[in-house]
Amino acid sequence: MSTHAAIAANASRAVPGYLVSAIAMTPAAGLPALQPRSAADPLAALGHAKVYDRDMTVFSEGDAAGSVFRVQSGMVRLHKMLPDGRRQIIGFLHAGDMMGLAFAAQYLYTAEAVTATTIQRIPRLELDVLLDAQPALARKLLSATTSELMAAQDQMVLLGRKTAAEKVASFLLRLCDRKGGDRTIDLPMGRSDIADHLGLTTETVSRTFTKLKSARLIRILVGGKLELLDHDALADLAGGF
Amino acid sequence: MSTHAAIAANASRAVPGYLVSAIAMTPAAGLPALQPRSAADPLAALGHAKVYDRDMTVFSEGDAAGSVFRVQSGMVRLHKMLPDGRRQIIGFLHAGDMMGLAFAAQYLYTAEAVTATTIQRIPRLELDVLLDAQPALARKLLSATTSELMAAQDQMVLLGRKTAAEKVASFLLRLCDRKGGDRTIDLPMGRSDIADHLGLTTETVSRTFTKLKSARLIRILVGGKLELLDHDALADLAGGF
DNA sequence: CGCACAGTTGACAATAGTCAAACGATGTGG
DNA sequence: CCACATCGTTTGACTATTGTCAACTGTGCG
Repeated sequence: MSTHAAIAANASRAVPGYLVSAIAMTPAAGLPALQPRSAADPLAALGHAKVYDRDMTVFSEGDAAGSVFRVQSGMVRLHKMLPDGRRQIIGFLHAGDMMGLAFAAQYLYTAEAVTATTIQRIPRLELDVLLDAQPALARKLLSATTSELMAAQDQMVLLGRKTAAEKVASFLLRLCDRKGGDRTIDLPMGRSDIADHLGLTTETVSRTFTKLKSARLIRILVGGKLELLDHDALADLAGGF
Repeated sequence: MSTHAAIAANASRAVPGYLVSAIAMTPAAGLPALQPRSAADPLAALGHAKVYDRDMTVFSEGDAAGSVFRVQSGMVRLHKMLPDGRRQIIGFLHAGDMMGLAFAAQYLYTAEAVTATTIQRIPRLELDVLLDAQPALARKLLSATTSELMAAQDQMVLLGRKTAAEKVASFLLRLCDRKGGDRTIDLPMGRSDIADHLGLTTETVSRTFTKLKSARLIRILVGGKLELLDHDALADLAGGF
């Protein structure tokens, strides 16, 4: 039983230390978490990568959890399902994001490829050894996961208290932030994925997009791309977060 | 800059190791997190306790975050607010739960006493020192925070995909689990707190309680207590989680 | 070129929200 | 000890946002 522990607890720095997340690193506002393939990527040598086609399952809720995963390219969605099939998408993962970090006996959600995706599978024991050797890496992971937690709380506000238009506007702005403020964002996921992430139906998402188009706040481009024409107006609409 | 790190990473145990939560430990299904005042409570000696009256603020979203807190008795609510005043309650904390663990520069939500509450305030530097000395404590904190993260994801499913009746039933069952399955649970918070936690209005919460009473699934007792008359039927209604 | 499927639009329904009034418990002052 | 004031809760009537069901459109792929 080799247990390596690392809690970054630092009261004086602006960028946090932290006890950190278990679940996964979700698109976090601003913070790019771990760079996909930074020159000095300590995780790069671990495990091995595999390509998943569109809609393939990486792991399912309840599977025995023996590995953690890192998205190298493409996009992944994480979801939970109610017994009758209603689905809630917990988050979308981009290149650099990790998942399956819960270290629970089973995975807590299902992970599927949204687009063709390359995913690095890292057996926990390997990560274990590396974390032991590199405390700095541990802090990076912790930091990224903290961001994910903040995102989870913002998502609770969104789901519990925002209108359809506010939800969609918030969602688009998050993707925009994630891209570093670029006005053009990728929307590789379908309307039903967006709906299940925002607690709406595909029809409502579609109607909301139409309204935003009519109001000249967004423009839909070919190839699943979208342009934010009026960032400020969208931010107004989103109403915080 | 003293940074002490501890990531419990253990692939072989059923009870998790984990990179863990930043935000706070919320009522976690089943797992009692840290016992309030266990005989060998390593945190007991840190910081000092203070009593907060009903509705007093412990800290506010955006305040500089210099301490972590632990609820010793009573109940605390954590919330975020939209600019126009709409409120989302992130969670309710019971004795033993910790909050403010984000280790971010600012607190990410506001904490208020639901009832008269005793809260232990622990300066981060003190916790830091203790964590350095007792890795096992770190693992406990991490474990508790993982539970909170799972709870956060269940809450997303609840907020995004459940009906009013399902939300209320799930909420009551959670409180029941939290009490170890006792049929009688405490509801010290008001209807508007419940509403803001479940993404409903006070009126809808009230009407739902009335329906559950009529259906003989619950009984409301004096002193903010409630009895679950038919746990199974409620679980059916809650529809998972 | 046409089939298949995702997305859009429309008509209608239903769940939950809003506004308002009444009720009930709690606590204070006469 | 009772009357009254207050606040939270409950109930009612009505509204509105979002969901449902269904048809249609457009796009991409074989």
